[in-house]
Parts: sequence; C-alpha cells; structure tokens
Amino acid sequence: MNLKTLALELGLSPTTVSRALNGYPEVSEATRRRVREAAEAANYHPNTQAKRLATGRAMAIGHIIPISDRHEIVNPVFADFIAGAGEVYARAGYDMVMTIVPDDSEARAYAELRSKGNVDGVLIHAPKVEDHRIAMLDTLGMPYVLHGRVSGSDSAFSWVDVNNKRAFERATNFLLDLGHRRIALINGIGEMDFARRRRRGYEAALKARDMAIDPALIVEGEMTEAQGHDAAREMLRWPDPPTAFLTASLLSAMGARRGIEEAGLVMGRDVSIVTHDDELGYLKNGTAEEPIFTATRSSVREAGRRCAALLIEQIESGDRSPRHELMEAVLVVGQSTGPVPTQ
Amino acid sequence: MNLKTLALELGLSPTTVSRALNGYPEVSEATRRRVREAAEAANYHPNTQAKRLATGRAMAIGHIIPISDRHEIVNPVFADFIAGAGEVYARAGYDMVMTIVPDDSEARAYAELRSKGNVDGVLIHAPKVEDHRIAMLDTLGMPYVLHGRVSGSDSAFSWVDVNNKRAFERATNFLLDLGHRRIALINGIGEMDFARRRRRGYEAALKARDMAIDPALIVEGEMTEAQGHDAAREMLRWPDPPTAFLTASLLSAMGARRGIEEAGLVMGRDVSIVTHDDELGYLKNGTAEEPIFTATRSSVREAGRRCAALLIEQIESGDRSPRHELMEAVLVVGQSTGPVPTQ
DNA sequence: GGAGTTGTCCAAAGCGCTTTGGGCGGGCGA
DNA sequence: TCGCCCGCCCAAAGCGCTTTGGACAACTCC
Repeated sequence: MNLKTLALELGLSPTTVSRALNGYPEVSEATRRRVREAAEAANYHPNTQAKRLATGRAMAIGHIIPISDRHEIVNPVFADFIAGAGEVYARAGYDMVMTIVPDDSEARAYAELRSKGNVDGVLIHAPKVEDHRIAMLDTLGMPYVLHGRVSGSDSAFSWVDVNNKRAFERATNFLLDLGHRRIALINGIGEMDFARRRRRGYEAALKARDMAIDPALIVEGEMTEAQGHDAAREMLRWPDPPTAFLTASLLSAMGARRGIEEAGLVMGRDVSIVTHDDELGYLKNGTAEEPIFTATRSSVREAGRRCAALLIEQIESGDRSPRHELMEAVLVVGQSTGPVPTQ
Repeated sequence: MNLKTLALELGLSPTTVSRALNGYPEVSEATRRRVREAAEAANYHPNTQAKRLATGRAMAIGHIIPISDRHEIVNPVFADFIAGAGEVYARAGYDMVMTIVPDDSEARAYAELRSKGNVDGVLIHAPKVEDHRIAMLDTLGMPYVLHGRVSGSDSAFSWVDVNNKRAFERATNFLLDLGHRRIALINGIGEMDFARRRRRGYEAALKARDMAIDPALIVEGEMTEAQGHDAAREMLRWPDPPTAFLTASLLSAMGARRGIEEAGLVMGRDVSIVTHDDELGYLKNGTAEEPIFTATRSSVREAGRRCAALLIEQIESGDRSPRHELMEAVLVVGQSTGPVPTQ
C-alpha cells in the first residue's frame, strides 16, 4: 500500500492525502477524517525512505561504537544508556542506528554517516580527556551531543554529564568524616574524562584537609569485578592497609567486597566501601530503600534520556548554541560504611 | 556533493558514474578508475535514502526491544550479542536500527517497521517458551532469525542457539561424577525458552541416574548477583543443604559464591559451583587458561555474529527456507568444583 | 454585481539515486 | 564492402513521498 493507491481508492489526489495525514490546514476536517480512517484500515504507513528523501531529514540518530579499544559496547553502562536514549527516540519518531566500527576507522565512520545522510545527528559516548572526535565533528558540521565532557573545551558543545568531581569529593568527605585516613580509589581507565574528574574530586577532598595524596592508593583500569577484587586483596596485605575503598562502579565494589571478606574482614565494620552506582537495570545496589553499598547514585539511563532529548531539540530547532546539563549524584548510605575501626 | 554534480564535473552522465561506482561491466576500466578517484577525492558517498528508495532495499536490520517486561536491553548479555551482530552488519554494509518500544506495542512495532519499509529483516531476541512473535512475523512475511528457539516449532524458522539442554546435562553429570547428590539449579526466568531447556538438561541428567528431582532445589528468576546470593544463603541454612550449585549466569555464580563464603564455607571444597558463561566482554570468568568457575562456555557474541550472517544471507539470497545453527558449549574446569565432601 | 478573500483541492516538479532501453562508432567476419 | 556485434556511453523513467504554485468554487463585502 502506498500513497498513490490509497489516494486512488479515496478518489483524492496524493497531495491531499499527504496533507491530510501530515496535519496541514489546507484540507477539510471531513476529508481528513476520511483519509485517516482509510489509512488506518489499510495499515498504511508512508515509506520511510521516500519520506526521508523528500524531506531531507533522516529521522534517525547515530551511535558509533568502536569495537576494540575501550570495549565500549560491552561496558555494562552502555546498555542502560542506550535504553534511556532509545525511549526518547521512539517517542519522537526517530530511529536509533548503531554502527560498530573497528577502532581505527571511527573517524571515517562519522564522515561517512554524514555524507551518506542517514542520520540527523550523533550521540557521542565515553569521551576521553582529550578527544579527537570533537574537532572532527565540528568540521563535519553535524549536530551532536556528548554524554560526558572533554576537559578544557566544556562549553564549545552540548553535553549531559553527572557531576563526577563533586560526587567523588562528597564520597571522600563522607569517609573522612567517619575518621578514615587511608582511602583507596579504585577508578576507571585514566584517560577517560569521567575517571579524571572523579580522581580530581577525590584529590580535592584530601587536599582540602591538608592530606597527602598517596599514588599507591590509586588504581585505574577497567571497572570489573576482578579489578576491585585484585586491588583490595593486594592493598589489604600491606602493613598500612587502606581502611576504606572508593570504587567507580558496582562491579568493582562487589570485587572489593570479596577481597575484604577473603581477608577475613567485615565490610562496613573493618573496611568501608563507597561506590558510584549508575543504577543499572540488572545490577542493583540492593533496593532503593535498603542499599547495600553506600553510594553516589545517578541514573545513567536518565542521562541517556536527557542526551537524546537535547540532541533532538537541537536538530529540530536548528539552534546550534551549546547547552549543558549537569546532573548531581545523590549520596545514599548503605551498610558498607562505618567509622574507622580503632586499632 | 551528489551524483549529478559529480557527473557534471567529470563530464559524464549520472548513469555512467553510478555504474562505475557500483561495478557494472558497461563502463571502461579507464573511466571507472577516473570516477573512483574523483569520488574518493570529493568524499562522495551516495545518499542512503535515495539509494534505498531506488533499489527498494533498506540495507538495515531491525532489533525491537521491549522496554519493561523482561528488561531485555539491560540484560548483560544483550550488549555482547549486539556487538557481535553489529560487526557483521557493518562489514556487509547494513545499518543496525534499534527500536525501544513499550511492551504492549511490540506487535505493532513489527508491523510498522514492515510497512514503513525501513528494514530488510529483523533479529528476534529472548524467545519465550511460547512466543507470539513467531506467528506475527510469519503473517508479516518479513525475513527474521531467532536468537534461541521456541519449543515445539523449532524447524519452522531460522535460528541460532546454543545447545542449552546438553550443556546443563553435561554440567550436571560433571557434578554427579564428583559425587554430588544434592545439586541446586539457579536458573533464568522460567518462561524463557533457554531457561526451560537448561532445566530439562538438568532434569535429564538426574533422571538418567534414577535420581528424584527436588523442586525445592530449583530457583528461577532474573539472573542477578542477588539472585545467586539469596538462593545460596537460603539453601545453605537447610538441614540437608545442597553440596553444589548450577547457575545460569556468571553474575548468579558470583552471588552464590558470596552466599557460600558468608556461610563460612569454601567454594570448590565445601560447596561446588558450575555456571554457564556467555563470555561477556566485561564480565570474565578469570582468564581463558585459568577460569575461576567451572563453566559451560559459549560466546554470545559469536552467536550474534552467526545470527546476523544467517539473516543477511537469507535476505540477499531470497531463500526463505529455515536454517539452524546449534552451538555446543564447552565445559571448562575451574576452581569452583571438587568432589563432594565426605561428612 | 463585481472584486477580493477564503476554503478546498490538484498537477507537476523535485529529492538523489538506479535501471531500462537505446545510440553510436569501431572492429570483425563473410 | 557490407552487415553485425560489441564496447561504451547516455536520456529518461521511476522509486514514493513532499511541496510549490495554482485552479476553482463559494463566500464576503462594498
């Protein structure tokens, strides 16, 4: 079923049918209703490709996922972010098109997407501290929104981010207030912008109390269960072990907990853990009322929603002036923290 | 830059340029080279929408993800599956378009995708024991491939699946051979087809040795860390606790391990665990050489690749006859299993 | 009653590509 | 030398939609 035959059946011109369905005023309410009903009955939906060609709008948002380097797509937060963004796309009538590319052809992928014209804009994931994609996207002139920021050029583009620095500063202060002095940071990969900011927050809190920063207490790497476990096991063997861990993901926290328990210690009594919690769908920090880990909590799914909304607005309004949304994490207190044990 | 202006610049007709770029024989090698070079230099890529409209091929594969019900997209295996499929799509020049829909409009989403013509086929995730989507897709007449099967109608459509039954049968036998007699099954959600098959495998192994099936030893639900933990903690308090756990995911296994350790027991000595391992990118079972958990291992990412390849072949060949690929899981022995402890 | 306005509809062009159906000239066989 | 085929190229139609630029009748207003 296409426009022409539908028009033929109705005894109308394609023009009128198109206008009726798209809500243009040049058609009487009576015919509009008639057309709408006929379209419904025939389960008619305008052909996407034709519509796109005619309007010049792809009605699609691109996500480019490099495959090898940062394991981006297999990062557990990715799925939740996508879910949030996808909800918004669907409601606004946009397709979400995802392209998996080898790491070395990421740049080309953006250029191709642009020149093939199959998306109206792109969402950028997981920016590094210095991210080459920004410059490239600017020369391409394609609308984009970052999930996260790029240190140093924060205001030149639109982004949605959680206030990582403040979150980790607060978490550190929380532990300091409990009397902890040896606090380990089990962070994400150092070149990631979010990890850098979290580290800054941790360091800022220590500095504010005139405490030295011990590099040995900082571990950076992929946020897996093994990471948390290995770091905790290692550090707890030291003569002056940390009394608290600050971890960047729930998986790392789970690993750290295991390391603590392996050492015959009790989490929340002997050793404390504060973690960041992205509120992932399948990896919950207990329940909302009874969290297991004390955590800085911020929904990555909500971040996905906001990114998508921002990008769509930017595309539809044509307004390219950068906009920012900084989400604040909330600190929830669970059973994983307690006052520093007195020797 | 478009075909027309490129042709103009070259002093050729659009026809010839199109044919040169698409490898048709009616153009001399000399001009073909000239055209190719000019296209390269101008960074010309044919407009996707126009191409699609002209050829009638969307060059895209759809994935429809219901949002609420089964938490599908936030399921940790989803990302890995998508990564595998996406690789293949990209290589074959297909877009991956993902649609997030509220649960109650999933059926409509498929019909719309079909009538709007923006995909050439769809990949179906996470089939239930009885899945209404099959009938619907058949009436729509759109090519599709299932990741998994639907009990009872296995041969009517194309699918790629891991041999869940045999995997769990083998795992159960492995534990039985070690002398275990009280083996708990911590399974996925019961109405999922894969969970059903795994349970069948478990039950078949027990029956083969004339052992009774104790329903109390079977837990079905979302495969989270909490699920494994709660089940293990609960069961280990019983007067006749299980001596082994068979879990359906690494997360559940991690939870079970925690439950075991909380009870003051040692995994691999006092209580054994065998788990299924989907080889997720960010959730590894130790290393390939030194697995932590004894596991039935099968890459869900590879399953994604095969699904995609099968679907594309089906689309391009026009051959709708159903094809199946059954992947066998391999049993790897880690440190989580040992002979049943003598009282 | 005539001019202007308004409401409703349509014909046709155009989006950027592919593909059909030739056209033209040079080489080859008879 | 003639006719035919073949290699190379092009004009134009068509994919299914939107949108521009009217057409036509009915209505309003003086």
